[in-house]
Amino acid sequence: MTEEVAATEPGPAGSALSRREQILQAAAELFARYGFHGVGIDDIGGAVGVSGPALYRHFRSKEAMLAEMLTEISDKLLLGGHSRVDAAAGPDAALEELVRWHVEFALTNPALITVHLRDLDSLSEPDQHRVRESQRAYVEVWVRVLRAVRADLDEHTARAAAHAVIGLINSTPYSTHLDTTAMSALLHRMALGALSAGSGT
Amino acid sequence: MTEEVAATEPGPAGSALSRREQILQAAAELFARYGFHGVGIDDIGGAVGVSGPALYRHFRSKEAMLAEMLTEISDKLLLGGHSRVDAAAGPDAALEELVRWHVEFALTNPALITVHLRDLDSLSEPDQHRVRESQRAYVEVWVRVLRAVRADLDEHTARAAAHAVIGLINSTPYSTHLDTTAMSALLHRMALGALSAGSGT
DNA sequence: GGGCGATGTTAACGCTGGCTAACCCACTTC
DNA sequence: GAAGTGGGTTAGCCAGCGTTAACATCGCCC
Repeated sequence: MTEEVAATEPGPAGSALSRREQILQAAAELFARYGFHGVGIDDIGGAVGVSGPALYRHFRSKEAMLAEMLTEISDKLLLGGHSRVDAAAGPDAALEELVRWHVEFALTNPALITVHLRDLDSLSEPDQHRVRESQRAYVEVWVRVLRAVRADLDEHTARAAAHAVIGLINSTPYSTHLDTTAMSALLHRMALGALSAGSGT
Repeated sequence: MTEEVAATEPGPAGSALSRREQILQAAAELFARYGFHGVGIDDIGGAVGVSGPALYRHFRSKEAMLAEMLTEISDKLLLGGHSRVDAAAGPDAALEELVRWHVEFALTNPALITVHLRDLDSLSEPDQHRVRESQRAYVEVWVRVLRAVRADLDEHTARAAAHAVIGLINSTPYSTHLDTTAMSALLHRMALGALSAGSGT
């Protein structure tokens, strides 16, 4: 190993945290490309320059890795969305911020988005439940903002519209024909366009 | 088994075809819910009231089932899109028809859409290639129509926009809060809204 | 300077699961 | 009514893979 732990985090647990993150990142990339069941323990180990069962020094199981990355992503999404909405001036600004936040998130973490869409149900029941709970709450943030902007939207329609827009933005990982800023701007415009059309006749 | 083969198709191969389709349908449902690798041969057999390896009378392998359903769906999508565009009066009508077609398809075959998004890369290289080819051609249909409607769209932006709209419509399977007609109308409006905003400033 | 905890290594175990083998009907057909 | 064929059954093989065990090493700390 030529490259040692450079200077990640102070404290005794610094290098340990770095290792975990490193593993999670590599695993996310692999899961995104081949699916949870399509990736072996040895593959993940190999991706971080360590072979096989060494991972069990850091995670209880392969599924624990998936669980950690999925709970992390959904909590982060929820938290970020919430705080942006709270900080916004009015409903319109809140919606704008929500779109901006989700676009940025999806473009920054395409692998996590993919894994989240794909392998959620490879989780154990309790973990799965927790993730879905965050997810539900996140959609609810969207629903509240949407209904604040357009009072004529009923609950169900707002929820379906939220899902659709999130789906639009999440379709990002598969199309990388544009550079990030152009893509970001395009998705932003399209999302808002879809939403303003969503409640029209 | 109380229910026999009622009256599917005349001819000697009638019941055989019906059996294959029946298996494919059940497999699609299972794959959609649990993922290709999350479903066992016995599960699929069980779903059609037959246990385990009986399926090998109808398919060469488990992967062959996936291959058949995915090539079928992508060919069907491409063919349908193509013919609708050809039959349309002008570019605007063509776009409208394309949206209508995809919405209808996605709402009619949610399981296939899900499997297609999820388990495409569980296919062997050649099969995977064939499916991706149809897929690419289908997107190209969208791109051509989009650029005919809005000449200011460059190739890459049009492709990204097409992916985004398809992603929007495909997000359907996960949100079933609305009845089909309302959902169809909503998706239709949102898709067109997203597209008209896609080329704006 | 001798433990000891954190981190890796290789070998091996055990289960799951796809697939094959061998055998068994029913039903059509000459 | 014997033969063939289509479709099903159960038993079992075999590979892959997640996980554990047993053992090494390195750096810190009293």
